[in-house]
Amino acid sequence: MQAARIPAQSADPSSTARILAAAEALFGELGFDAASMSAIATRAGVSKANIFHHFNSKQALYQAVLANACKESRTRIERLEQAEGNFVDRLGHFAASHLQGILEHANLARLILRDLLENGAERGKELAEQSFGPNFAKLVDIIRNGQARGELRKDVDPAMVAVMLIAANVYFFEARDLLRHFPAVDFADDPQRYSTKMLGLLLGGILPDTRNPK
Amino acid sequence: MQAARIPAQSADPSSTARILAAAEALFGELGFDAASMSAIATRAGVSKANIFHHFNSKQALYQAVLANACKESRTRIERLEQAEGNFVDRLGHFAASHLQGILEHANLARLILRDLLENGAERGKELAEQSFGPNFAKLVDIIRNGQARGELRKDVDPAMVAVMLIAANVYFFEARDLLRHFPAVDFADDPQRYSTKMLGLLLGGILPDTRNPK
DNA sequence: CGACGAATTGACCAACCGGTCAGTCAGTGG
DNA sequence: CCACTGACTGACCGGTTGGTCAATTCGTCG
Repeated sequence: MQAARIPAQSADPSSTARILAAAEALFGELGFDAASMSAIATRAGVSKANIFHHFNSKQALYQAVLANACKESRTRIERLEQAEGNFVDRLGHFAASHLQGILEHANLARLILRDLLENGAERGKELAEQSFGPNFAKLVDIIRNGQARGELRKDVDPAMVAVMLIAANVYFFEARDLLRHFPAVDFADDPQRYSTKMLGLLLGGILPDTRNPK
Repeated sequence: MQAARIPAQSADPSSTARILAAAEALFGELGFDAASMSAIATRAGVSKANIFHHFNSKQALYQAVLANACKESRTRIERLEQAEGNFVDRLGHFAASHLQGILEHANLARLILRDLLENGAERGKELAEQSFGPNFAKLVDIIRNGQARGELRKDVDPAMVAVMLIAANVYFFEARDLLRHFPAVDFADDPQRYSTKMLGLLLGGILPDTRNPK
């Protein structure tokens, strides 16, 4: 009822939106091949042919989903770039939010990880330029900034710090089901504890230190 | 010719071995769904039906490949557990070898990563118990040992150190095609430099230190 | 040699895949 | 009122999939 001239995006999402949502869910859960167009159509509540009316091919639908995912991811991270406080607080905030974002949008994360795994070289460039590049650069800037203000060592590579931070979060996400079965691990089900420990380790290192004797 | 009673594993590998090799390659490159039995058969130089003679189903073949991969991975890592020297050397040696192993057996690594991504909970337990569990425990032991000998801080969680080390290596492998396009990154094509920087960061942390002023 | 089981094969199958197509229907502008 | 358009659908297509099966070859033992 109350027809909308503009594609509509309020109460009952447009077909296109429903298709995209269903596709994101199924691509994320099952992967590109295992998610059939029929399954996506059923989940979206439309006919399979209708999907081909809105998207030229399965590949096109997939790329639309991917673009959408990247956009969401980017805006989500941009929202927290302007944090306050000293360097340690800002980095901690970033790490925690980043991990939370991954865990909350697990399907999206799986989608991107899988895509990176399968379409390595080609897609890597796209992803880097589209969304991850700027975000990574911002993180590096934060770290460089902290370095310039003397809040952290100057002999570490900011890019390396950024990579380790992201690596720790991504790995936590994808290896969680593994970590749960390691007796020595007590943080598999506690992202906050993980984030805290990870940041502490990254900040202080593991060698003995004169700052905190014992 | 010179027939071997035992399944044979020397000159011309047995059909079973060739099938396993072909399957490992294709599963690793394309994933489970995209690697068809016909393609595997062609690559192995046997008929498709022959594969079903040796393995009950595609799933069974896949699990055989996975088990094989885990076994190789385990023996490969076990070989380097008895290293010498002080803690820093041992840890550095482990990190470098671990990364090298992943990069050299990319198909295997992709296979396991993909599997973990798709069959999360169920497979996580299997993988943890079959091969990664013991390896992880050994790494944790190395670190605990270093702690006991006072070569490193006692207020860090050994499991966390182990996770970060592995996370850094795994992430380097899977995000390499991304990192290559980040201007701030100068180690995307240089695993050794990456390994060195990573270890340095992990050891010393990023906060300013009285040990190395400036 | 003959026999017997394992290895191997091509022909074949139902099911499903991505994609097409002719056509129905609702809304809109003239 | 009609003409036109875009959203939408069920039926259908050729091709591929994982899997089956009867039949043949091969190696070995008696």
